[in-house]
Amino acid sequence: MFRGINSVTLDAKGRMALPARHREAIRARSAGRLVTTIDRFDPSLLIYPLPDWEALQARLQKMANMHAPVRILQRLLIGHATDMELDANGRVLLPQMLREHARLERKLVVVGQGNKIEIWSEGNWQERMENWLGEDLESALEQVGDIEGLSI
Amino acid sequence: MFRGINSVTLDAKGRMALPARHREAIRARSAGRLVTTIDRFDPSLLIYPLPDWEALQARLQKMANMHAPVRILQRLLIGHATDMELDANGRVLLPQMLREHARLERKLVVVGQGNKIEIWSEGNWQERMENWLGEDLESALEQVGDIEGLSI
DNA sequence: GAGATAGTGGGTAAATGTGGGTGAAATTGT
DNA sequence: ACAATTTCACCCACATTTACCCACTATCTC
Repeated sequence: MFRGINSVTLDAKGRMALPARHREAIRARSAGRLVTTIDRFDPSLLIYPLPDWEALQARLQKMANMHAPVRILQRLLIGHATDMELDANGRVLLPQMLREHARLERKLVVVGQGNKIEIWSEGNWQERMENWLGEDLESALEQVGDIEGLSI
Repeated sequence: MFRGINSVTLDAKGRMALPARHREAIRARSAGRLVTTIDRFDPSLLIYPLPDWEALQARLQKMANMHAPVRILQRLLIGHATDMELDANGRVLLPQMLREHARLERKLVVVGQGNKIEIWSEGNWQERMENWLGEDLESALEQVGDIEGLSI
């Protein structure tokens, strides 16, 4: 579904153009209605088409919140989830608290990730990229992922 | 499927002619629809016919992304994967961010690699070639590859 | 040598991304 | 409760990029 990377600018009003390559898919899937929340692991934001987010949220809410980690997960993800809508120019307004979480500045990077889109500050992204490219993922992947015969 | 090396030029608009030897195969396999992404190990780009890429992406997305190395792999590969289409002259437009990753300049090298095509900057390619030719691959190959009876 | 094919360059209209004005709505302070 | 201030949705305007043409040259084929 979503893939590919774009560099865009966050304007003075906190708006960001969603790259055209994603717009059609979003309009088809959810009439331009989206939900953003924070990424738990990295300083970035996650954007889902509304129905995909709702499925995720339902799944989270079904979990027994007697357990502290469940409550925490719900607070982080559901707590920060904000509805957005594409404007006439294909832009979204990113909520200020979420912008701060992801430390977004003027230059952003928009990364398609299958069912979701990630938003990073360009500086942060570049810094991470260097590390990621240098890492030995293979040995780590052998533990957790099915990479049998995977050749890219 | 794809094989052979060609030298081509990246024009001022970021376009590159895909060597004619590959065009028929691409048109037959995917009506000229391609996906490019970055190579994780070297400064180069990988081009796949659309259906081959989609199989790869499906495989990547199936992996549980609670694990950090999986997320990183997905960001690098799916995150950079960009759809392209052959134009009327058999060219593709290489996205700017990918051009930067592979440090592409005016002279490029196009290398057929079976199910994919690699794009290198000519300078980078030549530099690497010298090293590769000098390396003792055999002893390393014995560890990881099936070279029993392989004679080239 | 004429014609076809391949690689390269470039013009132009449309699409895309960015900036900003304005009035309505929400929030804040008193 | 009301005024002051901020935020937001909805416009419009503009610069840049891209898609779609057409053209030119070098090479290859017959």
